[in-house]
This record gives sequence, C-alpha cells and structure tokens, in this order.
Amino acid sequence: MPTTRTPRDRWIEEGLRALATGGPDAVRVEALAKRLGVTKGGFYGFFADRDALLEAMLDTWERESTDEVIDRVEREGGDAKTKIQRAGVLTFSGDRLLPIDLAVRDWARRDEAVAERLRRVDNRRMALLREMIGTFCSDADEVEARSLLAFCVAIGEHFLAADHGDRTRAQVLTRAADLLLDRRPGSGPS
Amino acid sequence: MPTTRTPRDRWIEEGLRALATGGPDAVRVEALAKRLGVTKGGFYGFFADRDALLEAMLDTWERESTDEVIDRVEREGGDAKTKIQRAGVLTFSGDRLLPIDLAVRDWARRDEAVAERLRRVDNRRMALLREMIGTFCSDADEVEARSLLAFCVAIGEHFLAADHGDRTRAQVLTRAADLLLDRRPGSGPS
DNA sequence: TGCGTTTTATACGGCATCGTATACATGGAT
DNA sequence: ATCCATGTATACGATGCCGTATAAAACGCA
Repeated sequence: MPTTRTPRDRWIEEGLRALATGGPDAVRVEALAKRLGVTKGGFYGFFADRDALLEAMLDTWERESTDEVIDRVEREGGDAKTKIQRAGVLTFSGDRLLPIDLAVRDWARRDEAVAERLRRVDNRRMALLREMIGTFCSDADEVEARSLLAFCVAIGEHFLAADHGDRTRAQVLTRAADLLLDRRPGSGPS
Repeated sequence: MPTTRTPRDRWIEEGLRALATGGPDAVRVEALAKRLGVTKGGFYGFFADRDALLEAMLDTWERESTDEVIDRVEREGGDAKTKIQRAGVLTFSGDRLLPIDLAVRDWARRDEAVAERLRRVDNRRMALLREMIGTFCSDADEVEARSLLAFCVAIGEHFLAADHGDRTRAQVLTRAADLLLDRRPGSGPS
C-alpha cells in the first residue's frame, strides 16, 4: 500500500489540538488543512464530512483517556494510592489530555452524545477513586462524597481564576488533598 | 425621548442567552436579531460591532454576579453561614446566572481579558467563602483549602458526568458539604 | 520507465455572517 | 399636521467555510 502522506491520524491529531485550544467550533476543515500545510483536498477521502472527524476525535480521546491510561496503570502496579495518583498524573498533567478533557466537558453541556461519552469516561475514573479511598475510609457514603470532591477539584481547579494571597494554588491544592485523602478521626458514619 | 423599541438591554439579554447555551461563538448578530423578531438594522446603533456586544454582555454579567448578589445578601442579613448559602443560591441556582457562569469559565480559558474579569469575580466569591469557613476553622491554611474545595465542587459538579449508583448527585453533595463545612476533630494545623 | 492507486491542488456553488449604506417607518414634540 | 430622532428593513460587498468535482502530482511496484 502506498504511504499515506498526511494520514487520517494527523487530521484527528490536529483536530484535537484545535478542539483543545478553541472548542468544537474551532475544528474547521480548511483551518486544519492550513495548519497541516496542505489543502482540504485529501480530507474527504478519510472522512465523510466534518461530523465524521469530530466522531473520530472523540473515539481516540475516549480510548486514550480510559483504556490506555488504565492499561498503563495496571501494568506498572503499586498499591491503590499509587495507582490513583499515577492515573491522575497521566490524564491531568501534560499538555495533551488535560485541555482536550476540559474542552470536551464544556462541549458535553450542549451535546447529548458527547455527554454520554463523558459519562462513560467519568464513571471509570470514579471507580478508581472509590477503590483507593475505600482502602482507608469504611463508610460508603463518605467514600462517595470524598471521591466526588476529589474529582471535582481535579477538574474544577482549572475553571477557577481565584488567587490565594501569599499562597500558591499548588500549596492550597496540597492541603486540600490532605483533607480528602488522609484517614482522620471523624471519618465514620455520621 | 422616543420609546426604544428593542433596547440595548434586549440585545445584551439575548446575547447572554446565546452565550449560555452555545458559547461565545454562538453569539451572532443576525441570529440574535432573528430571535428578537427584528433584523440587525438597529444593532449597530447600539454597538460598534460584535465585540462591543460581547464586552457589554460581560459587563452586565460581572455586575449581576458580584454587586447585585452581594448587595442583596448584605441587605437581607443573617450570620456568615446563612449569607454564604444565600450567595450560592443566588448565583448557582436558577437557570439564568449558572449557565452563563459556566460558559464564561470555558471562554476564559482562551481569552485573557475574560480570564481577568473572571478573576475579579472569583476573588470576591472566595473572600465570602473564607469569611464563613473562618468562623469555625482556625487554621488559615485549612480555611483556604476548604474554601477552594467548596468552590471547586460548586463549579466542577456541573462539568462532571459520573453517576453514583443508588445515590443521587444531590445526596452525595450533601454529604460532601458536611465534610467541608462542619467543624470536626482534626481541623487544626497538621 | 510506465501503470495504477492514492493524495493533493484548484475551482466551483452554496450558505452564513459581518459591517455598511440607504431609504422607510414610527412615535413624540412643536 | 409637520418635523425630527430613533429604530427598522433591505440590499450590498466581503469573507470564511462546507462539500463536490476534476485534473495534476507523488508514490509503490512491475
């Protein structure tokens, strides 16, 4: 087979980059072509239309955000806390997955199909959180509450613009993590 | 003065509605005109261009989100906890301010001027949170951490799609609020 | 080298939108 | 009743984008 000069994956990649920085409305065929240094000539050989590209982008995002992260976490082993931290690092640091994740979250507010995908992804992440937090907290309701808090802060942190006086955001987050992730008196059922 | 048939405020109002449901890219002059039942004829008498409308929209959002909420909270009185709860209700329930708030947060990720406005708004909200949480928690670092957690969950909750098994989201949030907003052993400095 | 396949450039029609210009309508003031 | 200011409809050129069609170019292989 002849080498694909700008393969399907490069369109998806560039599309995800546009999504991350400008939202779904910024994913425009001709704009992507320009950034790839070509015209849109070859695009419609890979995708029926712009919507097909958006679908393909969401497919790869979903796979990379779940299976690939989970596979890698499981392969590298460690205890529950280590695993969850590694999962967090893999998906929420680095410049690739995080901005896409945030863009998808906003997108999901207006598109039910996107919301459904996000639900699948988030449920897998919540399962990991429950598992870890359950190792040191026995009350199931509190496990759920702490898991939600941890997830909300991991996401919401990037949507907040507040300052913290002398402290850095990282310092405050560290203290917040201590509150959520350390065993402490009063963790039993109310 | 002659009655303004579709006044400047109605353009702003309709613009904010479009922003709330479709993001800044959905704020289109001709689309707003159609929803208002007119053409764009009169628009450029009120606004120099589309960007001027966006600025005006942000102005009214900023004012409604801070001054009006805070004025009303102060006017109605009550203790710190009551005030903070009322502020939360005023800005994060109802169908008006919340969706605009979420849209602005995503917008701020790509527009520094919007981020600056959001920073002003968020800092005022954080000040309220610190004040309330400071009434029952003495360690300043922990006050800051709990404030950030509370704010993150208030916002992040709307960007999460996870389910909670038998529990409802509201139930889990109630438990989470207990964890953050009740005095408990172990609240001292670490 | 020459063939066939795959990718690309270019041109096209269509549509939506912006911002401008210009004439019309509407309502209050004289 | 008439005038004036304000809002409105309509038309226009320009731009950007989509999706299609068609011809040219690049590459693998015989």
